[in-house]
Amino acid sequence: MKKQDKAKMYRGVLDVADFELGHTLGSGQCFRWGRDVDGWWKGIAYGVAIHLKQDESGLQFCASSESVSTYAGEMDLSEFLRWYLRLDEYPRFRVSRDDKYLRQARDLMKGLRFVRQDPFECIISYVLSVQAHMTLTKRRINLIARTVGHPVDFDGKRYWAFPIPDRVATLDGQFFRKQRFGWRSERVADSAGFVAQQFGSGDATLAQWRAVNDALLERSGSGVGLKVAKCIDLFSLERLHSVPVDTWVRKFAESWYGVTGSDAKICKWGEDRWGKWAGYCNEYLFSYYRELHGGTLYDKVLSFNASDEPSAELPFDMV
DNA sequence: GGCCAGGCGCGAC
DNA sequence: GTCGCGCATGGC
Repeated sequence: MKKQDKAKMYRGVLDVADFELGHTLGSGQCFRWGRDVDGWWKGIAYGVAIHLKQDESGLQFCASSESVSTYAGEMDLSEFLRWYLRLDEYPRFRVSRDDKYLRQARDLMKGLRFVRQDPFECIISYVLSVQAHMTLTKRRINLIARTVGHPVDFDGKRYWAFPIPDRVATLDGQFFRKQRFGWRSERVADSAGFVAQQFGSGDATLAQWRAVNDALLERSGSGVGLKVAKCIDLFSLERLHSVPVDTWVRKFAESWYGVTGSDAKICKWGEDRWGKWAGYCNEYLFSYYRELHGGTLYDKVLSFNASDEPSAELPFDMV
């Protein structure tokens, strides 16, 4: 990186409607964002460090680059942010009058959008997320980025771009064991290696990424089972009808809808019930249920946004 | 200090 | 196909 680029900062304001930044970035869908003490959300996506703040004027942004490269093409910064945050897509749908939980959940979580995450980063993130807390998963992803990613210095802080598959594939199960990733170690290594084998640079089309995710689900030892694959589908592969079933979804399915059984059965129930918007319906209910019944402050969305505390784990180092 | 975290994989049926 | 159990680790 050239010296003069380091100091550059690209700013602007975006018009937004029916959008809530805190619900979107604080919902737990993405791992490389955090709200700092100054109230700004700070993160790194597609190799660009970005700061965001929503107020009466709209969505304020500043970032380390004026153009961003994605699997959907090269975009200028504001175009990228509209795409990344789905600012022009509105999840509007009818909810039947007798589904009171979904009505309440939707009203509370309205404004949440599914972020278009980088597919490879999303795959590794969700393999790591299995049976681990958000903050621990964030820490582990940041560790991978600091180890084999490249630094992005911005606003007096050092962010780390998530590395391409070839780079992550240089780390083996032993390395991750040493880093105390536990039994996820060999699975992260396997998935990274599998992806690297096909597109080492991480350069692939959406259709190719979908094929990779489908293959990882079939592949034993990848760490990608039904839940993880559905998360990857929903959060990075445009499959917005996906319903990932975790422990919280199982709980609300049983106590609010009387639905029990295997994860596969609950998944199919949700996808059939809610159809095209199933991903959003499930996410609303998931967030609402967890808000009511569990977790710490950082795991909640509404309480967290109502407080002025910073996130537990921020995606940068002070330099 | 025990319980459980936004599960997966394997072996028994 | 599905049920039950082991799997590392850390937070609360």
